[in-house]
Amino acid sequence: MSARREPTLADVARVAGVSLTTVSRVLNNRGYLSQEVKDRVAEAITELNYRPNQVARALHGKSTHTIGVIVPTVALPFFGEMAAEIENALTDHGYRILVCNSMGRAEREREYLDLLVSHRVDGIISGGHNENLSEYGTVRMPLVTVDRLLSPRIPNVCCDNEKGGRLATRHLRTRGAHRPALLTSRSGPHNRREAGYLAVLHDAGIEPVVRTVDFHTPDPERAGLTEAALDSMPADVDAVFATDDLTAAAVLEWARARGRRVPEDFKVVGFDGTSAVRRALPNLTTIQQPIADLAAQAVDVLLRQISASRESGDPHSPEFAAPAPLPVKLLVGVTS
Amino acid sequence: MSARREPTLADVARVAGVSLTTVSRVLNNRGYLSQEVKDRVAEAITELNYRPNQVARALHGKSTHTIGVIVPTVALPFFGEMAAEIENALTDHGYRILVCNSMGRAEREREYLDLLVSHRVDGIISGGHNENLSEYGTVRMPLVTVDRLLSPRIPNVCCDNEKGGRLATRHLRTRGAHRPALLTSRSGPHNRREAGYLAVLHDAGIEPVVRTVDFHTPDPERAGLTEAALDSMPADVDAVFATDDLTAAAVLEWARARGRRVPEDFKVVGFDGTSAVRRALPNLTTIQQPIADLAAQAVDVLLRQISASRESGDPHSPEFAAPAPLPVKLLVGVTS
DNA sequence: ATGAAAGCGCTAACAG
DNA sequence: CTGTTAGCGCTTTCAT
Repeated sequence: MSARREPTLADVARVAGVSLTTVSRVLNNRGYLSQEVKDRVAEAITELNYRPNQVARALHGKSTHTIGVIVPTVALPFFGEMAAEIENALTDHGYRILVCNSMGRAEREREYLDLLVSHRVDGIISGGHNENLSEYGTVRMPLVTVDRLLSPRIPNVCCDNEKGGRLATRHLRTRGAHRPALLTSRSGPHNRREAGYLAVLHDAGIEPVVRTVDFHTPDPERAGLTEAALDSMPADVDAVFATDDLTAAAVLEWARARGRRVPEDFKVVGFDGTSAVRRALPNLTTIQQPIADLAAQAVDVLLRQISASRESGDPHSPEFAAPAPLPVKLLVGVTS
Repeated sequence: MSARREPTLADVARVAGVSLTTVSRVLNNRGYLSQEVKDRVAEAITELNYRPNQVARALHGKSTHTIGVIVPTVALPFFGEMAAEIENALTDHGYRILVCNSMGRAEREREYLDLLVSHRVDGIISGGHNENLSEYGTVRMPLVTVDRLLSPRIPNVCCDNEKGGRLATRHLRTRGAHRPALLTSRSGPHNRREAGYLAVLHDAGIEPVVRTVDFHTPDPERAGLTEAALDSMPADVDAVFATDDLTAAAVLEWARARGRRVPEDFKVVGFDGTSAVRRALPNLTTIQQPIADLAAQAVDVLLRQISASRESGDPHSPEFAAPAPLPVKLLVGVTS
């Protein structure tokens, strides 16, 4: 008796003594129904504890009300918070999220992309760093990226990374650093945080020092590589701008181990300002990304694409061009 | 042309010059097919870039290959890592996850439960703290909880919280603490970490000091409440066992602000040992939960329920009784 | 070894 | 206002 299948529209119709269509109508509140029928149906629904089968609804070609969210991994606070905020923003519009952790592996991401299409999600929000996956070019589906330039045709929501880089670097200089170094994930022209750092150093006539530890370095190797990167810096480097907070934490630890006092002898600024890391390290100075706003904007652009594609057809029209970068904020730690 | 609908089985059949059934057969590798037909169909599939519509497949009553994961929020490192590990374990079995952040609100959790049933997920993994939601009693679907006792009939996967509480408290005593206090989320008999703490203090003949700051306290109020809780402790308290790492971080901050040196004047132990917090605070001593193992076990028990319910009917048979708690590990910070 | 036809649960014309 | 009738894309008897 416990394994009896879920009740269907037909069951409700039978109990209420009306037709399938009528039940469907009261469910979707479409057309004119007599109050009496409405009541009878409502009664039958509660009696049977009926819940419309969304799968069947989706099959009809309507919509699955599901959005795929691809991130490196929700285990990282930044992406965890991003996913939570996206889910939050989407909930208000009746959507849910299918979370896909690519773990930085292109193959896995490719599989997920396929899977999301197979599941007929209504759209995709893809975050993570700028690995290029050609498959995205094939996706004919509402698609928005977060902090990830895939192609000029795909809207990308991001914060003002370059400004953040400048704010961070200037802050270090203001606090007396003579030669701040940059510790980032991947160096190159697409790295706007690096661009901001370089711009400030250039203006000040200081020779930049850039070190990298790849974003997807597994935890075990990470500590060693970070240490090595820091140890390889010229001796006159007296500050580090780390392009994410967790890396900044590693710099803090390195400084402690090397007997450099922070912030007296050595200064550090991070990036992201996630709520989790703020709780763990309230004194870390950092550039805070407006995560909730990023999520809201991504959702907004995506939903716009979705409704446009329902009408006209092509979701990738130029009207969804990349919106302006969202402002970042310098958060100064009390003691560092 | 870009908005042309996704190809269907019928399209493939037409191109390959065979019937629907045949295509379905080669897709599912069922029955005897001539090699020639197999090849022709495979060709048509790649030519059309066909991807089976999972929604239609699911409608047939098979399986959505989707598992609902309910957690307070993936924004918290513990639940983010848990979700990522669950997804990881599930991927190997061809399942994906629908993530639901209840945000600690019963109403939202109720809605999600409904939604998951509507979506015909194949099972649910529910984590979070022991708020009791009667709705879970109604769920006739494979269901496993993680660190959350819902009912004796619902298998619960957890780590050895009580042992963790004892390890933490004993560690503080060993390091010279005279009167360790407990800072936790909710006090009561179900709180096994607290039970471990109380047991050790009882054996040592020390009067316990328990303070609470609710798990779902919003960030803005949290700092103040935590401070107040700590300030309200008797003066002879010289150590705190915080039942999660982020709270432990707040204790560290409080100690610093009060001029107490850690670990010389004041000692702290946390709980969870997430990778994110370990990176942020490598020196924090903590009790590490085996998150990957918890996830793997939850998935294991759930999949067992799923295959059992496919055969016999009732997923909630006693054979899925709660497995033994998983071992925890004391991680000693270098400098604290 | 392959095909025809009947659904899965629901929505949406089209009648009445 | 309400019911009849086709499908949505796929799987699965049952024929051939």
